[in-house]
Amino acid sequence: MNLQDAINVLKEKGYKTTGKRKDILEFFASEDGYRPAKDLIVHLENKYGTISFDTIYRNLHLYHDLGILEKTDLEGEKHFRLSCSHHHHHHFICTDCGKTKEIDICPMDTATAELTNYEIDDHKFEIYGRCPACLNA
Amino acid sequence: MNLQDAINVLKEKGYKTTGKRKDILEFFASEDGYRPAKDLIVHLENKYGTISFDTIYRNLHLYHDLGILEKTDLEGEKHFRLSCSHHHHHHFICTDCGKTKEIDICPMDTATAELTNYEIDDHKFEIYGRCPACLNA
DNA sequence: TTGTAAATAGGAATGATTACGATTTTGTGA
DNA sequence: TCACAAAATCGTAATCATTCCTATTTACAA
Repeated sequence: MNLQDAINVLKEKGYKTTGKRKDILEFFASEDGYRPAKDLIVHLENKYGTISFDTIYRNLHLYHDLGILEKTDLEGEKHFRLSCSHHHHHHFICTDCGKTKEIDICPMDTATAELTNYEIDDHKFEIYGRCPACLNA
Repeated sequence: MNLQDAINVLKEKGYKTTGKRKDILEFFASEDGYRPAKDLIVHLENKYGTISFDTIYRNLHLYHDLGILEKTDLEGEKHFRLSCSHHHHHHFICTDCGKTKEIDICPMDTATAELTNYEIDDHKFEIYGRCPACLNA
C-alpha cells in the first residue's frame, strides 16, 4: 500500500481527501515501521502549530477500518503502519526505532488444526528485538 | 505455575507474603484466562470494600517481573494470567470470555533463520476468536 | 457559485495506569 | 515475646492515551 493507493481507496469509498488526510498518509509513507499517534501529532504540529486529537484519532481509525493502516498494541499505546497488502506475512519489530522486517512465516495453517470448533477471527505473530542499525548505533 | 509455586518464588526472593498478595494469586489461579486489572480490582473490592491502585499495579508488575504472571496488551488494556511454566507454547484467546487454549506450535525456530544480525528479545503468537463455550451461549 | 454533508477545532471527559507522602504490616533478631 | 526497620499498603492526585462533544470550517457535487 503506497500513498496513491491509499488516496484511491479514500476516493472510491466517498471520503474527502483533505490536506490533513494526505499529510497523515505521507507521514506513514515516509516511515517504514510502527509509529504511535504521538509521533503523528508531533509531525503535524510542526506543520500546523496545532492539531486536534479528534482529527488524529478519527483518521487513524478510518484508515485502519479501510485496511490502509495496520495496528498493533505496544506497551499501552496503539502503533500504526501502512498496510503491506501484497501478501500475508508478519513482522519483526525493532523496540528501539519501530522499524519492521517482514517475516514470511505464518504458523496459522498448522495451528488451526488444534482449534476445531473454535471461531478464529484474527491472529498476531510478532517478533521483538533490535535491528542491525540500532545494534550498531 | 500454581498458587504454591508462586508463593515459594515470593519467599525465595525475599518478598513478603501478605494477605493481598495471596488473594491476587488466588484470583488468577481461579481463572484460566487473561484478565485485566479491572477484574482484579472488582474481585478485591468485594472482599475488602476498597483497594489501592498502588497495591494492584505494584503487585501485577512484581509478579510479571518474577515470571509468575504473563502479560498481553489487548485493546489498550494490559491483561494477565498465571504463567504456564511447564513448556514453551502460545495461546488462543477468546475475545468474549478471555479463556485461553494452548497452541503447541512455535514458529520461532524457522523464523530466526530470516533474522540473522538481529537481536531477538521476545515474540508473541496469539490467535483471537471465540471458544466453543461462547459460541454455544 | 452555492448548499450540505463531512471534516476539523478546541477543549472537556474518560479510563487505565503511575506517582507519592502518610500509615500500617511483615518478618527478623534481640 | 517484643520492638524495629524495611517493605507493603492506603488514599488520592497526577499523568497519559484516547474518546466525546459542539461549534465552525471545508470539500465537492449540482
